[in-house]
Amino acid sequence: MLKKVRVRFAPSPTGGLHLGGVRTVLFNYLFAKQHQGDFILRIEDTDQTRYVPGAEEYIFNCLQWCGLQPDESVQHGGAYGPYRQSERKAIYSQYAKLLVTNGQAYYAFDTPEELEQMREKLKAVGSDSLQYDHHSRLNMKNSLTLSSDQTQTLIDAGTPYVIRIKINPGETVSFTDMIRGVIDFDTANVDDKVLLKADGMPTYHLAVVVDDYLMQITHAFRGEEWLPSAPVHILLWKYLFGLDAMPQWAHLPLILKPDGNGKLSKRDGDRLGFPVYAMDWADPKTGDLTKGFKEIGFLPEAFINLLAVLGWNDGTAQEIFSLNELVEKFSLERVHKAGAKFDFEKAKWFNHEWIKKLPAKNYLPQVKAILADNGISAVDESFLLAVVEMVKDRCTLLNDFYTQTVFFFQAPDTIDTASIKPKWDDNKQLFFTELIRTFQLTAFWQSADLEKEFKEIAAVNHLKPGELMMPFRIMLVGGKYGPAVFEIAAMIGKEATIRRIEHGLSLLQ
RNA sequence: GCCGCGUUGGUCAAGGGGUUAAGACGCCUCCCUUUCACGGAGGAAUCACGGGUUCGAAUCCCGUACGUGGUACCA
Repeated sequence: MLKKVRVRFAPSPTGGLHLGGVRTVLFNYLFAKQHQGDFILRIEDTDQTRYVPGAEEYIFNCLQWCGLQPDESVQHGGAYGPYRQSERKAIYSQYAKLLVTNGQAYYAFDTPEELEQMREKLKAVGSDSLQYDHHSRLNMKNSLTLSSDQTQTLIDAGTPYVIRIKINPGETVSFTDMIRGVIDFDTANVDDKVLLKADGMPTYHLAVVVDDYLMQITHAFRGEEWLPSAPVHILLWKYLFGLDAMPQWAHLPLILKPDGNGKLSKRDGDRLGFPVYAMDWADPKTGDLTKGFKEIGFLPEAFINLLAVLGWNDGTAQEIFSLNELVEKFSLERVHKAGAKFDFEKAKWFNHEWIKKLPAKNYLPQVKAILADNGISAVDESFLLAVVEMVKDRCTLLNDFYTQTVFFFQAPDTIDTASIKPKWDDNKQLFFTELIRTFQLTAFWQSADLEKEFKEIAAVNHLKPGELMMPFRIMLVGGKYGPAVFEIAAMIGKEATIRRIEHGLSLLQ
């Protein structure tokens, strides 16, 4: 019988949740759901020095916004907890000690200064490798160079130590990556990574392997930056649990900065003017606020969609996918090997598409909140709904709804008279005064009727309606934008329409 | 430096021995609309380079270049 699929996302709570992180979550989630499996969220907080309060809660909020909820986590519970590595400290040291006992790892007492000296020395002699490895470890202070008595004495004296994996040269470690195929590493090039730190915490290397085993992970997806350390993990699996129990690996391509080269970072977003984090992140230490996709006006549907097709496609021309469609169509085989540059323009296009596609009621609360932030209280929900539905084709970001709908709620503060004045004359002035009189008597305040009346008066005055519509629009809206004029007039009502014409006229005299 | 991974228009990308080398974003032109959008029709723009293999290479092989990741008691 096939094992139940179990995947995991394992962030460290050190700050905002990056685009790439969300995409890793997404691919994990899609794979799990497609196979009726479980998606686990594990908090990798083994680095005490980088711990940031609030970051963990923030990660959960982001996932909630994205609609990618874990099945097991510190918040959701589960049978494989605790799901926070700092709470599993005791487990890791057992395995580290076991490796030492089996001769697959060893104690090392070198101080940071000594390690630095080692690298300097290696650099000085022009060595290819500056690593702590099968070669350099012979000159260092560890249980391989020290006698067992000396080692024990140091430990008993409370000398700080780490446990390092002992990698022997002359072996080829290979594994099959679900995206990249077979990958080989020569152990001669692999260094003796620290497994257990001096503070008793495991490093990532030990922790992933132990936890993936204990949590019964079947498929492990992570960013490509982990590929070089894969041989360490494979060897650990081999030593500790056997290769048969090892999950299948998939190393996801990186998301690169749009210009220049390199991994996309928060700084690139700041520099180029777009978000990199899923949601606003306020650094508790500096107080700096970094904008998120949510707050800048993205729909979660669009955010998920654009992330999914960054490095993956279904082989057809389809680009717009709902989460359900993604669950159905996603396949790791179609994930790209190469990194993809992030294009914010395209990202916005996805949002625009989703705003058009979704019924206005789906994001009405968000729009309402945006209006409220700008001092507009849209009390009449059905009115708001109609207005939003009317203008959504011209909104790329949710925030655009403010400029596209303000004029439905209040008369424009300033109107673009400069665009009217050059062609303004007495005939037009007359036309609008007449229009006011007619409108005052209009019984059925509907766009078609208004348009008819408007054109009739124009005809009587020997004026082209086209020349009059722009001034009319500017009086109602304030500028040259917005939906059809008569629709707007119909929407805001007779009184407001007349008042805005009167006001416009007064400014043009 | 060493090790790993990668390379189809500006960007995301389909295609994987014979194609006019899809499609999308962006850009440009036109139509629709006497606004801005939406929608529609077009356009410019691509197989990193060099060698092979082959009747035929974007596609297979080998080099090179370039990019990228790692080379931490960070993940």
